Amino acid sequence: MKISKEQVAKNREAILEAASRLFRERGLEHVTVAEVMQAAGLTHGAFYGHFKSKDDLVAQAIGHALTPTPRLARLDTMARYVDAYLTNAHRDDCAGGCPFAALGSETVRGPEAAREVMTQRLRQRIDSFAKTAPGRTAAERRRNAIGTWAAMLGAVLSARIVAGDAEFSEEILKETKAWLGV
Amino acid sequence: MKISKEQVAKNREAILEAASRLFRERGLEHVTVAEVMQAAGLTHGAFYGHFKSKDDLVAQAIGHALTPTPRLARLDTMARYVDAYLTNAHRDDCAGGCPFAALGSETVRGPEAAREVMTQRLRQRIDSFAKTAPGRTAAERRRNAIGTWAAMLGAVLSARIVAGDAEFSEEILKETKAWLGV
DNA sequence: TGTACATCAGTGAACGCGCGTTCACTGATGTAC
DNA sequence: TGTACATCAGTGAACGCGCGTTCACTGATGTAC
Repeated sequence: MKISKEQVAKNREAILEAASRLFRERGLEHVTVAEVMQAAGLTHGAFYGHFKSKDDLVAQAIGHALTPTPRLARLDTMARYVDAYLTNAHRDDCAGGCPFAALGSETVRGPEAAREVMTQRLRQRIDSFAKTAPGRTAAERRRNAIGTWAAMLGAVLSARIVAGDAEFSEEILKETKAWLGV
Repeated sequence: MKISKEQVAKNREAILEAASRLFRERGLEHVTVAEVMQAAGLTHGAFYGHFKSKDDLVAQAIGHALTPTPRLARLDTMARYVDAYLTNAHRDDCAGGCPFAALGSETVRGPEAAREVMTQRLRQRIDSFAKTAPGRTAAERRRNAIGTWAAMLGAVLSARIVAGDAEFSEEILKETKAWLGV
């Protein structure tokens, strides 16, 4: 059956939303096209009307996950961002959390389009951090932004890898936060 | 044909070595059992004489990759480790580089045995860094070790993701190194 | 405004390939005498 | 020390399942008159 244009747009959005959560939760390779479509309330056959291939979906879903949300907009200084990033809640919420932490090592060999969108978004994020990072000169603030970002990402990734050792995992997040002076 | 015990041990070692490099280079899901066996100079049928399953291989190959080597033993202070870690050479050598950076996000959902071995090795690494990290008290040195480790890992991962933008990628490594004061 | 028809998003069966895993067989090793 | 036999690591064909992708078909939408 044909569907209204409005509904088509809603369906596409639902696919991207479902995919972006599923990919972050389970990794690019452990999520099937059929699962994504089912989560979006459709059948797998409709997929290729919306996307060229699974790789195409991966790139667009990552772009979708990196689209600023109202929730994120409230974290308008680097310090606030760090404070929310280095938490047990974020560590335990892969599906709704940072795509760099959830999919970092996979996207290194992922579709080129995905790496491009991540590169662009990371540039924006560093630029934005550099505005509110401490430092007397612009260069100092930018250096601070880059180092702080690297520590945030590495800490959440490490905390997830060692999640089986709850104490160590929490120590990594807490000590990194304290070390960053937030 | 039966094979000498010595040769069996060599073959097992060759499989682990090939697997540990291939997994880091291409990711756990993009390497097949047959490829690993071919790289080790054997046929795929022999695989199950050495390992219980592909997951078993993954865990053991990661353990193998995290086994201290003479080359690493020379990096006997945290500062030396950081200096070698945050380089273009390391960024471009996934296959021979740090398994946390190469496989971090994949191992979060990987076989439990793999996460266990990574947890144990990361604990050792932090303990070891804490010995030569700057700081007046043991707690300060440990905090420094954790923060520095997180920044190293996050910087190499970020630099790899944005490798298409060579300038930005190098900036991340250089600025993180400078920021860490190494 | 109402009617007839073309369009096209979605359905679900089917295809085909790749990969993890199994298994009957081979023949060199290592042991028993 | 030499011979006969049991062992078992490795071989390569085959299996079976899952998943990405295709396609003929359906029927509601939206357009032409």
